[in-house]
Amino acid sequence: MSTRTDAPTRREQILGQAARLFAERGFHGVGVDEIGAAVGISGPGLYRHFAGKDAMLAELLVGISERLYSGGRRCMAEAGEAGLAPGATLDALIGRHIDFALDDRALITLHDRELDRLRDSDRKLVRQLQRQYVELWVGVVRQVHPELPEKEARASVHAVFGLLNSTPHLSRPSSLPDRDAAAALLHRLARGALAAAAGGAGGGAYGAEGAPAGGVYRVDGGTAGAGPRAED
Amino acid sequence: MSTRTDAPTRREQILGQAARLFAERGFHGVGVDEIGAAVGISGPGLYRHFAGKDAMLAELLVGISERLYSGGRRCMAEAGEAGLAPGATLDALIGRHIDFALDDRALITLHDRELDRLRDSDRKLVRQLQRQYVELWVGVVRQVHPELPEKEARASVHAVFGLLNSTPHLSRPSSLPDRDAAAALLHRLARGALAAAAGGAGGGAYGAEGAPAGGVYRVDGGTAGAGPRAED
DNA sequence: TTGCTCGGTTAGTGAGCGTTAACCTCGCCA
DNA sequence: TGGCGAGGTTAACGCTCACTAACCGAGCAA
Repeated sequence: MSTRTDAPTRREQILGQAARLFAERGFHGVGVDEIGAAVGISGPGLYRHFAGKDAMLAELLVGISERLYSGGRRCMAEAGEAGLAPGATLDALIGRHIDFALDDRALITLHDRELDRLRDSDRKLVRQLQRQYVELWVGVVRQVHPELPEKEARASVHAVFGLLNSTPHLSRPSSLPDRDAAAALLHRLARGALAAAAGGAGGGAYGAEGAPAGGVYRVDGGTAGAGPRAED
Repeated sequence: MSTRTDAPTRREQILGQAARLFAERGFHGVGVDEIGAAVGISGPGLYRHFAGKDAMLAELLVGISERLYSGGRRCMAEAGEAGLAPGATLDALIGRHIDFALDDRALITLHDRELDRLRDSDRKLVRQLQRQYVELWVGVVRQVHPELPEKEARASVHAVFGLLNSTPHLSRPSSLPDRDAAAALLHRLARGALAAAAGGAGGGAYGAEGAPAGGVYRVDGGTAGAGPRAED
């Protein structure tokens, strides 16, 4: 466990501030001058450290994806060595993800918000890492809940990520006492969700809820009279 | 229960396509020419219908917020008339939200992604509607789980929104059989999460998870040094 | 017919912004 | 001392893009 104490390099300062700004106002909403100002240099000085604005985003997203995945793998490895039960391994995975979500909120936000601003190759890389990370979870979840079919397990894992990554939204002041309480609550929520997913898999009592609530700007179906580009 | 069958007006077509495009590539990532092309007119023709690009986003976000809130209120009212138990009322709320999430995915995405591109007054309005909607949920959740403290209930509701709104991410092909199955699964996940939040509130077995996992570009605290992929 | 509104069109403008060019100044090594 | 690379600076360029100006044709009422 090497928690670094030495000062961050210029590159790291820049990436940190860029992550914060991108998360706050979106990739396109932030100018290079602003990023520069945030670290005390101005505008084009950034180009001594990065090939361009895109390169910063790419490095951020690839970085967080790699860390999530490798963190997950390490969890699994340690759990294997320690001979932990599947349930405990899942707890470790959840705890690790919560640490990411709470400590690197800005990156988590970016991670599922600006992915499509990347060059094709980088996007592919990030997507692949994401997929591998998801499959890690799916494997453990299905050990804990063997009765849960694979597709449902995968969808549930995505949903739980949505749950855990919601921390940016509850960042409002005075929301929860402290970090540990927030982590514990998120942990319970995640475990409970997964257990329930497995629990009632027989199909069921729900699903017959309220009528489709006729939408105003229905979009996804696409059909409608709505003009050109019929196919794609 | 007015499921509209008549053709959408021009304004509605535009809003629908704008929502889709904004959700796909972000507000700044879409040009007015593109929105126009999507409805068969080109570029500045849009200004016959809207004051500007910002106005479209504002109308979309205020609209979805209003619909979410009023849909929630209607649920509560109907549940009250029918004399439903709190649990059933909560199920109705969840079902309604899932309908929104599944049918108006693009708007749900926008809703928590582009909020800060709004003029102050519009943003305030949207935030207020969001808050009221959350409080609706908090009230019902605390009727179902009286032992859950208010702050934890509120945080849990936010987290459950994150869970339910994760549908855009699992949109990938072949993820789940059909809409009803997805809705049922999301429903179980949400109920399970809330039940678990209430269940172990005493603080507990969790929380002692893996060490803080020193972050790379630590941002939020502002202080701290962070290392580039230090360990591994 | 005349004339007015509604909803389009194309051309142009002006601002913002990413990026590059040219220059400057340290600290360091031979 | 001389050179040189690392890391800044300011000025300027060029492109994108929201928005405006000016014009136009269909429908329609008087």
